Amino acid sequence: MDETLAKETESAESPPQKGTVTQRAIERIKAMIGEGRLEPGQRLPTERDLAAQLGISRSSMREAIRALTVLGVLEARHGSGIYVTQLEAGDLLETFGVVADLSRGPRLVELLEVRRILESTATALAAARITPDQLAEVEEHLAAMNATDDPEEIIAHDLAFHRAIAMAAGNETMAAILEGLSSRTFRARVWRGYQEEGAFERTRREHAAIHRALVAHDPEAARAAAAAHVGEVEEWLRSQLAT
Amino acid sequence: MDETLAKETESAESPPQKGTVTQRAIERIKAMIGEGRLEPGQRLPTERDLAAQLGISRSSMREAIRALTVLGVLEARHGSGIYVTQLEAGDLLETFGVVADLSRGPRLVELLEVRRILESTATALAAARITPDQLAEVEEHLAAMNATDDPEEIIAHDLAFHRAIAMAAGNETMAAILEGLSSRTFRARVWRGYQEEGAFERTRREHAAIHRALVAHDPEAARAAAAAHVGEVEEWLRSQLAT
DNA sequence: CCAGCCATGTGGTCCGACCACTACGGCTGG
DNA sequence: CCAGCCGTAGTGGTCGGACCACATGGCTGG
Repeated sequence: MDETLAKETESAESPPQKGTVTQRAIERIKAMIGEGRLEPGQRLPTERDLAAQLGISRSSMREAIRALTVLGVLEARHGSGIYVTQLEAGDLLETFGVVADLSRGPRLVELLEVRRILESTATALAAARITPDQLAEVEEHLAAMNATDDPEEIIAHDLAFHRAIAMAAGNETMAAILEGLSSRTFRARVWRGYQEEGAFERTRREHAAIHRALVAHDPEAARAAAAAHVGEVEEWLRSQLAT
Repeated sequence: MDETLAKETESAESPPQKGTVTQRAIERIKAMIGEGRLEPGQRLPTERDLAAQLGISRSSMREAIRALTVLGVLEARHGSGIYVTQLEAGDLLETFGVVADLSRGPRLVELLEVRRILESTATALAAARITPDQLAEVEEHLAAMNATDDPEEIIAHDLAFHRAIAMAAGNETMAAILEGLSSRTFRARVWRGYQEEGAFERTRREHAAIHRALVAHDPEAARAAAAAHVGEVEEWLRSQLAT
C-alpha cells in the first residue's frame, strides 16, 4: 500500500517543474502543433493515451484540451475523437468576440476606433479588388436591409454587408478580426440606443455611399465613406460616455 | 433496464438542454460578468459552491473555470480563490498571441498586413500626442537596441520600442493587439531569416526615421515611416513564400 | 445483397479522496 | 503589552476510477 515512493522514482522528467501540470500540458500540445508534429485536421490520441504520454491524470488533460478548445485550436467530437482545427483565421479569432462582449465604457470606444481603422482600409481594398459576384452579394444584403424594419434582421444584414466587403478585401485575417469586432451581442448593445435617435436613415445613406464607391472602384472614396460610417457610431458612443 | 424514465423527471430545469454542461457553465459565468453581477477584481464563490449552484460536478466546473482563465477573464490563485480579472485590454487580448504563434504561410503575411495598418496609424497618433516623458522612453529603447548585438536583446528592445509608441497613441486596446501581433515567438521566427540578410542596418535606419517623425510631431511622416518599416518585413516574407 | 442491430471505443460527466498552498488567528516568548 | 511564530481551516490543484452518451463499423439476419 505504500505507493508513496512510486512518485519519487519519476524524477527523470525533462521540465523540472513550473506552473501547474495542466498549464504545462497546454504548452506541450501547443508546441506540438507549432512544430508541425500535429497537422491541421489531424486526429489526436485519445484523452486517456495523451494523459498517459504526458504522465498526468485524465482530469488535468481534459482541462488542457478544454482550454485549447475554447481557443479554437482543438475540436472535440463526442464519440469520435479530438482533432486539430484547420487553424484558419476564423477558428482562432472566434475568441475575439469575447473581448467585444465584455468591454465597457471607454474600451468600447477604443474598440470602435480600431474597427474604424481596419474597416476603412478593408473597404478601400475591396473597392480596388471586388469582383462582380462579390459586389452582387453586397448589394443583396444592402437591399434586404432596406426592405425590412425588423431590427434583428436589419442588424443581421448590416453585419453580412460589412462581412462581404471585408471578404472582398482579400485578407481573411482582417475579415475575422472585424467579424469579432462586430459580434452579435456587441452590435445589439450599441444599436439599441443608437437607433432610437432615428439613425437608421443616416445609416442607410452611409451604406449607399460605401456602395457607390465600391461600384466606382474608388478606394479613397470607399475609405472615407467607411471611416465616416464607423466614426458616426464612435462619436455617438463617445458622447454617451460623457453623460 | 428501463432507467429511461429517470431522465424525464428532471424536466423542471430552466435551460432545456443545449451543448455540453461545461459549455453552459462557461456561458453562465460570462453572462454574470456581462450583466455586471460580477465586478472586475471581485472574488467568486469556491469551485465547490459554484458547481453546486449550477448543479454540475466540480470537475465540469473546473473545466469551465480553466477555459475562462485562458481567455483572460478569470484568474485562479492557488489557496486563495478565483477572481475576475480587471478585464482590461491586456488581460483579454493575451490570447491574441496564440494566433500569431500558430499561423503560417500566407496567414503570416495577412497578420503583418493588419499590423502594418494598425502600427502606421498608431505611430501617426503617437506623433501628434506623445509627451516628453514617453518620448524619452522610446529613445531609451532605441539607444539600447543600437548598443548591443545580442539578437535576443535587440528583439526585446525592438518590441519595447514599438510598445512604447503604441502606448503613446493613447489607445490601450490597439496597443494590446499590436503586442499580440508582435509576440515573442512570432518575432523570433521571422527575424531569424530576416536578419541573415543584413537587414539590421536597414531596421536601424527605419527606426531612426520613425523617431525623427515623433520628435517633429509630424503624423504623416510617422505614418509613412511606420508603414514602410512593417512593409519591408512584409515584402520579405512574401518573397520567402514564393520560394 | 442490404437494412438494421450491436459491440466497441471515444469524449462527457460525476464522485471522492488527497495534496499544495494561502490566509488568518491564536499562541508563545520576549 | 506587542511582535513574531505556528497551527489550522479553507482554497485551488491533482489524481483515479466509475459510469453515461454518442459515433462508428462490423456482423447478423432477412
